[in-house]
Amino acid sequence: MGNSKLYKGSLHTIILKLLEENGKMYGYEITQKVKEITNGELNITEGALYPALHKLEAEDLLDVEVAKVDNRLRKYYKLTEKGSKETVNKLKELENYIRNMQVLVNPNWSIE
Amino acid sequence: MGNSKLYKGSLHTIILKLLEENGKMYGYEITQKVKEITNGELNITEGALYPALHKLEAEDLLDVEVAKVDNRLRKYYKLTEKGSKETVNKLKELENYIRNMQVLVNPNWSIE
DNA sequence: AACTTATGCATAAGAAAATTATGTATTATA
DNA sequence: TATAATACATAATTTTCTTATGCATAAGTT
Repeated sequence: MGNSKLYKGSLHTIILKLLEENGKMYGYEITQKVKEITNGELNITEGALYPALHKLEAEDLLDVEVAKVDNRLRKYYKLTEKGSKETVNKLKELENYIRNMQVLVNPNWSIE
Repeated sequence: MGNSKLYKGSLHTIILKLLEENGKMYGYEITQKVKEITNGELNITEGALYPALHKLEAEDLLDVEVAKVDNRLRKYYKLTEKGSKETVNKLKELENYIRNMQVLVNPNWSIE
């Protein structure tokens, strides 16, 4: 499986967007979801994911709720109100970045 | 003007693509070109650019040619053959990344 | 004439955000 | 019964920037 490069800076946006879509998710679930959606091309490493979740929580963008399923720990994360707003910003930022890259590398594709 | 975020990892691709388009360029020229193309949104800092150029040169992706214009130094960079091939790879990688981001954040735009 | 901005290069210190390597623990599968 | 999958976590290291600093010449401004 080709492991596509994760451009640094986009992980927070991915997490926020997935939570916006799915209401609440736990860490491991996020890694699997990303793998599934990208057909195994993008693998979020745990060393990147968990510190990212902790940071988003510390910034009050996420709320946590601990659950125990099959005697195993799960930490469910969901967006706070502040997190919902920030998600919009991050998505705009990403779109803007991609537009800039489009005019810069001038490929045969464009976003529309 | 707002300095849009540069997602880490895309600078090499930008440099290679600009050189592919323009044949040869010098560092300062690259910073101005990027600023011009993105309407001032993306500013390549010197602290990022020059080390990047040196690294690409060390990897034999770029050739250098020193010139003196108006009693001032210029270092013109151009793609080596290896650099041309790598440019194709980097562009594919970028396009792939953007496609993955597209399915992940499922926005109201898509590339085509 | 003196000062500032633009042109042109460079590197060092620090920060951000990953990867890689470990570690713990439970459950499912071969 | 060993291995893979599930589920969390952190430390060390690497990559890739930003910010700060430095040198030097040319052009424009006060």
